[in-house]
Amino acid sequence: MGRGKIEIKKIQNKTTRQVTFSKRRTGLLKKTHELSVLCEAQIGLIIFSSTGKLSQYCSDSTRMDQIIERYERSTGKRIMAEHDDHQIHPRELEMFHDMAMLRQESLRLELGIQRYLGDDMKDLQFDDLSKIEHELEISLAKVRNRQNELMQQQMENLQRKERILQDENMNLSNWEHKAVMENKAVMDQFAFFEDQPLSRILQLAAPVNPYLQLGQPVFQDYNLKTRDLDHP
Amino acid sequence: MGRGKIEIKKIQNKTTRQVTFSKRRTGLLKKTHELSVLCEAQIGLIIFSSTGKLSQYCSDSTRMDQIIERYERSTGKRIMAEHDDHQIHPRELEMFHDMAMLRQESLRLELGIQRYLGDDMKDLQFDDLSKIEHELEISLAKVRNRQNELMQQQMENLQRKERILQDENMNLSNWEHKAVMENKAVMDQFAFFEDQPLSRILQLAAPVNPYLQLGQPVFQDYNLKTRDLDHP
DNA sequence: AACTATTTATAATA
DNA sequence: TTATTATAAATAGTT
Repeated sequence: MGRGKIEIKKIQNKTTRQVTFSKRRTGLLKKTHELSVLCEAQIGLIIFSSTGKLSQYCSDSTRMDQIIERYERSTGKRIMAEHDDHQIHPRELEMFHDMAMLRQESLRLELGIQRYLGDDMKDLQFDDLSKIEHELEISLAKVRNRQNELMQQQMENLQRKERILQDENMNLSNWEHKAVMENKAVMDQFAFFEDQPLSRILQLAAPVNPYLQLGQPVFQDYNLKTRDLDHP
Repeated sequence: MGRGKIEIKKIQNKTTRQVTFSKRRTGLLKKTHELSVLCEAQIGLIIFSSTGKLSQYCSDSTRMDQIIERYERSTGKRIMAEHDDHQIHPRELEMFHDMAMLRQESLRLELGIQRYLGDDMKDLQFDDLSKIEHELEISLAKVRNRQNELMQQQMENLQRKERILQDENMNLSNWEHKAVMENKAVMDQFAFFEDQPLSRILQLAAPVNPYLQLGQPVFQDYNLKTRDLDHP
């Protein structure tokens, strides 16, 4: 599935292993999601990298603990953690490891954020700066892109509303015409204006869901927790 | 990945769904195993088909319950199966607390960073976007400012070096002049050339920032990575 | 992080 | 289910 065939055994080169892990993990999560959706399977996937980092997947509309519970019911296994052993050794060691990872992660993130705030640039070389500059430009582009998307949506909404308004006006004109014909007072018409169409406009303008775009089918972002489901 | 492309949504035809489930489950188990072996990851996979049938995968040399336990520790859920409070209390409890804090911190930072990366914008309103845009612009300005500072420094360094070089040349010329005056052999001068000034020149020339060229004022394009734009 | 030459997975079909 | 095969997808090696 790549430039060459590989044996399925531990990859010795550390860098290669890390890269492969990253790529294949992505692929595995994707395939897991696809199976779950295509066939309505309830799936839980737990991955600990060799460095102890956790990744997980869990079918929509479920939580991992539900799946685990179902699993334990299915297999008849009790929760019981068998601690015939002394104490502390295996678990606590793992915990220390996990904590170290977490601390490191926090540090990394903190530094990262400072970079993006444009602070803490004392020890950066020109190359680094150029890189960050580029990333910021990309981020800006993304943000502006998103702004445009939102704008477009607003436009579409407005156009829809305009059409509705036109219809209203059409009806109104007819009504007005009749009214005049019937020699009704003008005030009546003003009253109508204030009551119906304006409130209708506001009603339509306010609560539009910004997450949705009309007529868009399915999302690629299976992995994002904020999914809204698409059942035809 | 087959005769035709398919959308990732529930397969309506029951038979097709069943067949696809079977095939893809096989594929998923295989890929899970491969990732586990290639990268020494500890993986647990639990699949319930729509008919309730359980399939599972679990890395070699582990059991699912171990993975589940580790998972629950990792996520801070179920602070280990209720111990009959044997011991473990003082230190371990503290550790759990710390880990919870760290996790929260990581999450907070991660979210923050995503904003600055321009990801995770689904739930942002236009106003938020404008704010972020503005912040990004400020960050960009800071970064560019810092770039300019660096440039200026480099310039000054260069100018200093240039001056030194000129002095050298001056001395050299004098020396040469004298040499000629004294009717020294031409070869001697070559020897001198090779020994002193050239090595000195190289010494001075080497660590110069490659983005700069001698004596040129300032270029707009010192860094061709997409810098065009908007700012006069 | 991209790219791309290959290998794999699998959708349609029988 | 099983086998086949044309195509879509994943990814190993490379840059």
